[in-house]
Amino acid sequence: MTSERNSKALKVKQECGENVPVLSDSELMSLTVRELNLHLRGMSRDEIQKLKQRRRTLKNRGYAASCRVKRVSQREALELQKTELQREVERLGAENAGMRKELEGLGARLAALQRFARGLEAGGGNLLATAPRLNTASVITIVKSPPQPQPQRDQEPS
Amino acid sequence: MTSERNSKALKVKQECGENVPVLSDSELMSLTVRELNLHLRGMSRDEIQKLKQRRRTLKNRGYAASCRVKRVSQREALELQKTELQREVERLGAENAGMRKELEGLGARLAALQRFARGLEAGGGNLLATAPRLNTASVITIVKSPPQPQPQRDQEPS
DNA sequence: TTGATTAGTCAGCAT
DNA sequence: ATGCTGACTAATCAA
Repeated sequence: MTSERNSKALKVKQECGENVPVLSDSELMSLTVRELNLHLRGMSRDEIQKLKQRRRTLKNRGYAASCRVKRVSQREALELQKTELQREVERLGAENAGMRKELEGLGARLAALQRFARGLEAGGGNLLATAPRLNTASVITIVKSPPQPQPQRDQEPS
Repeated sequence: MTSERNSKALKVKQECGENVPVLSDSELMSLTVRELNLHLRGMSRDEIQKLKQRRRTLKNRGYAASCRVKRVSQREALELQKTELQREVERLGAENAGMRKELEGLGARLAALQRFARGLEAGGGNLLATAPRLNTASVITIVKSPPQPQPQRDQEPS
C-alpha cells in the first residue's frame, strides 16, 4: 500500500500535457549525461532546460524515496538491537539467579559444616567419638579457618 | 558554513501579493473557527475559500514540523533505551563473572577437601592419627556424598 | 553533477 | 475540522 502509482492519482506528474514525450517517459532518469546529450540534438535551449530539470526532479524523487527507506530500516535495526539486548539481559539475569542459588547452597553447606565443627571442638576434639560412623561414600574434611579467596590447599597447619 | 538558511528565501509562501492582508498575517492559523468566521463577514465565496485553504496550509506546515520532531525524539528514545540495555548487560556480565569466580573457588575448595578425605579413608579412618592437630581456629566438616555433578578435577589418583 | 537531507505542500486517512 | 503521515518538490549541502 505504500506505492500505488498505478491506479491512484498520486501527485506523480506524468508528462502527457500536450505533446508525445519526444525523448522520454520517466526513463530519461536512467540515462547517462552523454546518452542524454545524444537525444538532445535538435532542441531549443528552453526544451533542453526543461528536460534537464525534469530529469533532476525525477532523480530527486528517487533520492527522497531511498532516504525514507533508509530511515525506516535504521529504525527497524535499532528496534532489533533493542530486543536482542533485552533477550541478553534476560539470559544473563537467569544465569545470574542460578549461580546465586548455587552459591547460597554452598554457603549453607559450609555454614552447617562450621556449626558441626564447633560442636566437635566443644566436645573435646575427639572426632571418632563425636562424628557419626563413616561409610565409603562419606567425605571427611578438615578446613582451617577459611581464607576466602584462595582455593589453595591449606591443610598444613604446622 | 554548514547551514546558512537564515537570510535565504525559503519556500515559505508569504502573502504579499497585491492587497494588504485584510485579516491575516500567518496568525489566522491560531484563530478558532468562530473567531475566524467573525472576520469573514463581508467576503466573496472565493475569498473565503482561499483564506480557509491558506489556514489549512499553515496548519499543515505545523503538523509536518511536529511530525518530524516526533520522529527524531522517538529515534533518540530508542537509542537511549539501547545504551541503557547495553549498560545493563555489562553490569550483569560483570556480576556474573564475579559469581563464577566465587563458585570456582568454592568448588576447588570442596575438591581439595574431598581429596583429603579420600586420603584419610585410605589411611584407615583414624582421623586423629592422620590429620594434624587441631587448634581453636580449625573447622572440621563432614560432607555426605557430594550432591552435584561438579567440576571435579581429580589430579590425584592415589 | 550526483546523492542525501530538510522543510514545505498536498493527498488521504482517522478522529 | 483537526491532526498525522507518506510522498513529492525545491533548496541546500557534501563529495
